[in-house]
Amino acid sequence: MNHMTISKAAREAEVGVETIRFYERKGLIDQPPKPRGPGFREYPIATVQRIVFIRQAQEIGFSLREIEELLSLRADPTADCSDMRDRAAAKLKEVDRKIARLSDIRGALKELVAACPGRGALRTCTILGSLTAAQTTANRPARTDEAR
Amino acid sequence: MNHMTISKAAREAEVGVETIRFYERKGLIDQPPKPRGPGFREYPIATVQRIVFIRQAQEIGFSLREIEELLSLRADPTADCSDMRDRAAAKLKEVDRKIARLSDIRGALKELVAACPGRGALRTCTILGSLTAAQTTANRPARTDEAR
DNA sequence: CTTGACTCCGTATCATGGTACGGAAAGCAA
DNA sequence: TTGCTTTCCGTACCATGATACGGAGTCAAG
Repeated sequence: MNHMTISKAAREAEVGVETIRFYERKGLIDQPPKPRGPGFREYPIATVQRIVFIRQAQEIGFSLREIEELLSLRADPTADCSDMRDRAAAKLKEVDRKIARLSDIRGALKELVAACPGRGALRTCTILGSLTAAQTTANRPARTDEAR
Repeated sequence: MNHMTISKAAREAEVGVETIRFYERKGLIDQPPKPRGPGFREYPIATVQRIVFIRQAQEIGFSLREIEELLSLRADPTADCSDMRDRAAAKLKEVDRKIARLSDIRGALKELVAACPGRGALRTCTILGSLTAAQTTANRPARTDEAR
């Protein structure tokens, strides 16, 4: 069963039918051809995977335009791929920045949880407090200890 | 100089003046009071830092509503903070999911770049190819090559 | 004391990413 | 074949997150 109707594909990808059509209009996914004979369009699993990718990429802050760029990156061994390499490298940098931001927030959340149970009354008590404290300790050399 | 006009604050935070006002209306940042005497509202650096945080959190896929939740998490040592802990833990899980997704995409981008220069003609040539290959090899034990 | 830049505030408009709606045609089941 | 569901397609509408606009007031320089 690697072909399905649009509603089955939508269920698989956990989106609405309308969302699939919207992505088709946007050119993010291919609209399968109408069958020559009778019947409805048949959606391959590859399309479902593509939709899932789109949703996951959205969750981490890529716009549909950026996602299209990501999806259009392809290593064609017969072509000069320096252009693709550059674009991929740029995306990679962006991804690394996102990971860095997430790691910062992750640290701040952990500190927040740790600061909670009475212990550590002197510690920062908000995310922003934790983040800016981390920044200033990063810029100034000393003060490594941090009440624990 | 830890107070500034709105346009200075906007420059510092690298947003438009209108964006600051928009965040004020939304309640994401406090609008500083009008001075009793003459003059304009004065924005503290803390507000600038808050705005910068908002923008960074947006880049990694948090909505303004979610950002407000993040910013409102505070470890109050005098209160029962089990509620805050729960919310922080939920956010932490979400952050970890985001990091995992980004790591996947990061790996796929790296593979794409590596597949480029003629070498590795047998390797996957798109992000989606790389990701789904990674998935299937994770689920199924063998089959690293992929007939093509 | 005028000129130019900025503030303040309300309202309008915009782009993005969907979601809903309505009607015709196709499929499927009793 | 009657009736229900789904497809298909176009258009309309919606929420979010800004961005622009208009007009009155403020400020600082020359």
